[in-house]
Amino acid sequence: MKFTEAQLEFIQLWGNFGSQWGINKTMAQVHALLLTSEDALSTDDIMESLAISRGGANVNLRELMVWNLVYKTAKPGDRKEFFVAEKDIWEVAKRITRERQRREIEPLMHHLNRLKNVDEADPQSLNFVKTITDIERLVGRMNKTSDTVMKMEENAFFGSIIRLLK
Amino acid sequence: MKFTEAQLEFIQLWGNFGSQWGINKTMAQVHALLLTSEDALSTDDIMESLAISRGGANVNLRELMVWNLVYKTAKPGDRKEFFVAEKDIWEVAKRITRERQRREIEPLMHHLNRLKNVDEADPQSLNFVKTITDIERLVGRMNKTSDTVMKMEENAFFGSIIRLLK
DNA sequence: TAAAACTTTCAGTAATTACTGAAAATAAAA
DNA sequence: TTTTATTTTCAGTAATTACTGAAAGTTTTA
Repeated sequence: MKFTEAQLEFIQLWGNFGSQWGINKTMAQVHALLLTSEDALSTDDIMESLAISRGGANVNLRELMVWNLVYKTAKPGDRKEFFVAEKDIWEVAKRITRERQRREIEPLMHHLNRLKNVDEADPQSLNFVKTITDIERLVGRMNKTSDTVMKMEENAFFGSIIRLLK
Repeated sequence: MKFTEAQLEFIQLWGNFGSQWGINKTMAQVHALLLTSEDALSTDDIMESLAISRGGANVNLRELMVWNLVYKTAKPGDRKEFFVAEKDIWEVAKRITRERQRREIEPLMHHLNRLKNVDEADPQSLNFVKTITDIERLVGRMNKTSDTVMKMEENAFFGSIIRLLK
C-alpha cells in the first residue's frame, strides 16, 4: 500500500470516527492530515489535499488551535501561515479530554446539581433524585478516572501495577 | 421546582448531552424519560410525553433495546407493550461502553492495524506508522485501563492508592 | 500611502441525519 | 376466520449541521 493511499484512508477513518463521537468530521480530517504530515502545511495545501474551501479550512484550523491540537508556524521567506499538529498522542488525548471536560462535562454537572432541587413532596422525586445523584457520581468519577488513567499510564510504577490487573 | 418540570429539563439535558457524544438525541430523550419514570411506559405514553411520532418512538425504543438499556414488559389485561429502563447507572455505563466498543472501537482498531502495511520505502511512512501505532496503543490501553480503574475505584485498597495520585 | 498577499467572516446553500405519518405486517381476540 | 389492536416499515420531508465562495478585513511590502 502506497503512503498517499494509506494517508487518505486514515483521513477518512479518523473523520468518520470523529463524527461518531461528536467531533466535526472535517475538523477531524484536517487533524488527521496534519498528524500524518512531516512538514507544516499551508491553508492552500490543506484545501487541495482535502478538497475543501478556504472558509472551511480556515474555520477548522482555528478550531483545532482552540483545542490546542494544532499550532501556527512561519516559514522564512514565505508570507503564508503554516500549520503543524501536536504529534505526541498522549498530549492529543489529554487535550481533547480537557477541552470536552471544560465544554461539556462541567456544564452537565452544574445542571444536574441544580435538578436535585426538585420538590420532595412529589413521590416520584425520590427515584428522580437518586437517578440524578447516581449520574452525577458516575460522570464525576469517570472524569477523574480518565485523568487518573493518564497519569498512571505515564507513571512507570503504577503503569506496571495496572498491567498486572488487566 | 416541580417534578414534571425537573424531569422535562433532565430529558432536554440528556438529549443534548447525548447528541454531543454521537448518540441520537431522541434516543437519549426516550432513555431519559424512562430512567426517570417509576412505572413502565407504553409507546403512546412516550409519544405524548416527548411529542414525537409513533415511528420515531418505535425505532428509538428498539434501538435502546439493542443497546440493552431498555426492556419490554407486559401489563396483565393490556395488549400493549410497556417499556422500562435499566436503572443501575453503573450497568448503563458498562452497556454503553460495551456497545460502542463493539461498534466503533473494534472496527477502528482493525482498520488502523491494516494501515500499518504501508510501503516502507517511502520516507514519510516512518512517521505515519509511528502515529498509527501510537493511536492503536492509546485506544487499546484506554479501553482496558478505564475498565481496570473503574474496578479499582470500587476497591478500598486500590481506591485509596489511586486517590493519592489525584 | 497604496497595492499585494493573505486571513477571516458570514449569508446562502449543500449534505447529512433522523423524524413523520400512513400503509403494511403481525398478533390477539372474538 | 374475521375483526380489532398493536407494532413495524419506509418514502417523503423536516431539522440540523457545516461548507462554499466572495466580500470585507488585516498585515506586509514597496
